Amino acid sequence: MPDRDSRHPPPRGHTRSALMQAALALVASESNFSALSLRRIARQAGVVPTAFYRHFQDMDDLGIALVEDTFVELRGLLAAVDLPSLSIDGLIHHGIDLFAFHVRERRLLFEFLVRERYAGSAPIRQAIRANLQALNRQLTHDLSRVPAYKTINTSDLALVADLVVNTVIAAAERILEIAQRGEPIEPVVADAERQLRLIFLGLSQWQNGATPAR
Amino acid sequence: MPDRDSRHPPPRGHTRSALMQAALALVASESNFSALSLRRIARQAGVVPTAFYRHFQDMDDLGIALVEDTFVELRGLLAAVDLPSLSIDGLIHHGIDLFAFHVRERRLLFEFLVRERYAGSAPIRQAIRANLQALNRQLTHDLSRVPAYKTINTSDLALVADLVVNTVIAAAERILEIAQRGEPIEPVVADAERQLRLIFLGLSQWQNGATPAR
DNA sequence: TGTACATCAGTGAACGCGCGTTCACTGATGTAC
DNA sequence: TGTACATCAGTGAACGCGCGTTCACTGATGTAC
Repeated sequence: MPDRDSRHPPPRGHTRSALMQAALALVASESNFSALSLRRIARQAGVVPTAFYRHFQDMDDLGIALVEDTFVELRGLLAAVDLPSLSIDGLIHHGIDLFAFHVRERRLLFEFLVRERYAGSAPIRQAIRANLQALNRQLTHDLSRVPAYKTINTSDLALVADLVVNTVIAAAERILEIAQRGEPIEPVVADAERQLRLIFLGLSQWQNGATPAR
Repeated sequence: MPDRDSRHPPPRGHTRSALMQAALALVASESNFSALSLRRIARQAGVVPTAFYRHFQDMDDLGIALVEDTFVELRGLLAAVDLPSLSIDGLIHHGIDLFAFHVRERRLLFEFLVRERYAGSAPIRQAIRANLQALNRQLTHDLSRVPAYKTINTSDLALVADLVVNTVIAAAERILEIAQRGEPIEPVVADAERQLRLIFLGLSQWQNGATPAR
């Protein structure tokens, strides 16, 4: 009898994560987090509306928990890409591939990130901004350890990190969009790779804040 | 008696644009379009809720009208920047300055664009995407007429146009954010200018889809 | 190992409120002759 | 220029609905001894 376990109550932390999953699923299938209602999230999670308050103060509280989840994922990704031995081009190729894989693997989290980055409530936007800044610092630091970039200002490297992050997030948005239509994502991934290569090509010619003489 | 005119009824198209202005003001002061209600927009516009239906079928209809307004502005801006005689660096410097000016001048429209680009309802996102694609085509065409880029693939130029558009929109977001806090925008504008110069520096080294040999 | 008790996690009824939309209405504006 | 009439643009009452939040409740889980 396979559903014998169903007589056990669900484990302790279950409802909290069911609420978070429900919110992610609704954000992805509709348009954005602030358009959701607490009651619909509870309904989707199979729980009574008041159960929500056992785990979150309000919707913003839930939203911020989702932001943190998203960035746990992104930090893990960045750490996995940061293999010091590869060439820049190899790193870009390997990194964007791995990124594209994760985007589909954890689709709902990336959908949430893309949608809320600019349109979330003030606390959610703030949480995303702070996490992106930390990601930028990490990436800037990684760049500063590449021998070829040793002579370049940290502030210029931070601008490059910013370009990279924005380019990669824009790619995530396109990947999600065309994957949803069932079309192949390879062209989008290849385009993002070329954009990153162009950025790093520019960086290899860059001389501390001033374009070199022509 | 200065308010003698107030005895005249407002001119014919008045309510329609009052509704659009009200929606923009609410999007900018709160967080996003889909969180607004028809009734609040009508209230802000000083009009009864049912008057809304004299001008728009529903909220999406209003949203799409706002998208079109935004891109009328952006197209005018692109046409003004497209002076063929300047150097690339001059064009970037002049262009980003003009852009920053317009962003503050038409603050609410840009706020709307940034917020709805990824988080709007499907029809609004679609309208923004279509307009951005048209902008990209225009920019790609402009790039293809620059003598130095004559030998570069159109598809590569389109990727550069995409980088430029994304970089400039990201700058708009930061400009709006720090201008709202009353801080000076010059550093943000200077950063955006450096990012664009790095992109074009990369482009000047680019050879049809392949990075040059090292 | 057993018992007493506190905490935790989910329930279900109830509340007042703002919402989108409908409808019949009214007066002002524009058009035909 | 004047008159008759159609269209346009805004009104105000009314509807049923889903919302966030409160409250007292219940049974299961964890803790102290």
